[in-house]
Amino acid sequence: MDDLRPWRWLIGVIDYGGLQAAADHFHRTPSTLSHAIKQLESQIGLSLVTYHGRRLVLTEIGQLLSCRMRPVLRDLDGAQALATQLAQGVEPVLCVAIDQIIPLALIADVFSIVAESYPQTRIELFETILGGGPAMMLEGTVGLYLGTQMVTGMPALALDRLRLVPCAARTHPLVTHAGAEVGQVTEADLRRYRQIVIRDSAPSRLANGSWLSAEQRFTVDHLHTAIDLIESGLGFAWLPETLLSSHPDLSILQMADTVADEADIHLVFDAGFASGLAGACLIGEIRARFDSRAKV
Amino acid sequence: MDDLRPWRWLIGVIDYGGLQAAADHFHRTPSTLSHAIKQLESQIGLSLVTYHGRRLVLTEIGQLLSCRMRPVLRDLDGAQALATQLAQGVEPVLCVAIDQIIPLALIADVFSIVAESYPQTRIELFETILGGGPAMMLEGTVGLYLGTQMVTGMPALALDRLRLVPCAARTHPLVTHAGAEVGQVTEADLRRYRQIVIRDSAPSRLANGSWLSAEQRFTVDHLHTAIDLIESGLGFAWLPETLLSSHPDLSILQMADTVADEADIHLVFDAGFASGLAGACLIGEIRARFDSRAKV
DNA sequence: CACCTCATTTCGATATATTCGAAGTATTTT
DNA sequence: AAAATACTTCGAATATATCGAAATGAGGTG
Repeated sequence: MDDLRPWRWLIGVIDYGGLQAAADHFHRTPSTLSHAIKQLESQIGLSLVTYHGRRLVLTEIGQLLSCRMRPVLRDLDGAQALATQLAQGVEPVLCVAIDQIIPLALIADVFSIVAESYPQTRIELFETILGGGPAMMLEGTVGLYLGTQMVTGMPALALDRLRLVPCAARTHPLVTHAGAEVGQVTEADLRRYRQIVIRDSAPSRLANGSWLSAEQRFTVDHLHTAIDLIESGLGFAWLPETLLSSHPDLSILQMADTVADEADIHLVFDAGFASGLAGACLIGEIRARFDSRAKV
Repeated sequence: MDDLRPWRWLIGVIDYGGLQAAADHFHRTPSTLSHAIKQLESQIGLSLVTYHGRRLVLTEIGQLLSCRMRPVLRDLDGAQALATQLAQGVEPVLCVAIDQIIPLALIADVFSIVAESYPQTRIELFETILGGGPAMMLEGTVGLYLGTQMVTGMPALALDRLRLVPCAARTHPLVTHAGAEVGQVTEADLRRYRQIVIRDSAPSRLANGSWLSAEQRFTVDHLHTAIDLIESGLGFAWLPETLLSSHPDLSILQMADTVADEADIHLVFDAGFASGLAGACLIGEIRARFDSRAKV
């Protein structure tokens, strides 16, 4: 009663256009399929197929029921695919934290590749700030972290260096006034203007670090909010140099003493994450992305 | 591979709280279920159950997969219910036409009763006007018609009489002026005001009939549109007397010569409609509704 | 700590169902 | 009219599903 093979075969006979063709596909003989279909008909007490010449076609009821059964079969196939994937060591869900300071463009296609190879794996991406990612690693919410920080007690892999440059809107006084033509903005100049800071996403930690030298601060939760504010001329901020190319309204502040913050991009993951197939694929693809960048 | 019984049994073991209990429910022995579950595990290469003390519980993967399988089983049950219903002669769809002039309140609960008894049957209700319903009967779009008209060549069952009375908004001149206190509205009075008419929903037919004595006409497509217009004082119309109770803003025009259009409510259905279980139920319920009204 | 009980598993026998190949039937093509 | 095609029926070999009985193992009990 719960065996769906007769339905699958019935639908196969229709789709492949004949008992013989379907039998080939299912590696059975035509008599097997014919018998199963007859049995199905007698079980439900309805005739599902009939002759159109010497060709087997669905009756009206057969059409109705096969249409109703198709989604059931599709859904079952999906569930079976999930089981197969799980059996091969593919994780059902991949939780990763990526600091917002990492330009997602660097690794955007990585996710498409993983999603294509492991369609049954759901990806949960947390866009963290500063200590937020490491905190999620420590509490086990995520199994992989990509950002500039280190995670205490976990080995980190340095992939690349990220240059953080001070920047502001083209219309901002730091660009238009303070020695714009000769690149003579000083740290003292910076202190006179409002700095946009992104709030640490770690549960309980006060903001700290080197970029707190400005007197006036404006703290937001998301990088994109910060960029919007900068573009509207509200203040300046230290942003990854690579981000500038996609935001033409932003201008690098030409510092007098060529100060640029540099930070390592660290990849941190736990053993469990690396042992799953999808996780290993994700790690491999991320590394490949940065290896190839190093070469170019 | 497509046999869902092992899944159903696995889920049953969890739901009923034990192998023995589930075995009773499925009319199998515990060993059968145990064997099937073991086989399922070895087929997909994953362990689905484990011990918690001497109680059988799902592993993490077992939980994931059984959650994924539950909707598949539910959907399959739905499809099988449809097959069972069809086998018993229940139609998958019931197409009926009811003239908008018939107050739906008279038979509203009929549809709930049919829908409850035959949940797999979809009901397609066409709200027709005048010749529209009979036309759909003749072209076979619907198998049942409820309205005041006859359908040529088909036996009609008279259920009740429908009194059509002229009515208008309480603020309409026909109510406030033309002999309001003694009920002395004449047909000549009617001709002087705008009548709201509902357009025949038959594909190609000019409006006709007795209610075309008014000079000014306003033709609309839906009864509810007509009522809205009448309530806003735009004109008068002939409406079923029973409809008035649910529209307190409407007032019956007290005619001088107590003219009231009366029409029979006819029930027409074809043999195919009556031979289906849901169709027969619908017919029976409609008749019961009018029989009981006659007694009261 | 030994014993008993309960729930599940394993095992072997039996009944049932599936599958195939061969022969049969109907329909279209040549 | 004969041949080819497409499906069905039939009987036998094979595979599987199911059961009951015995074994296992964990928890509670004296």
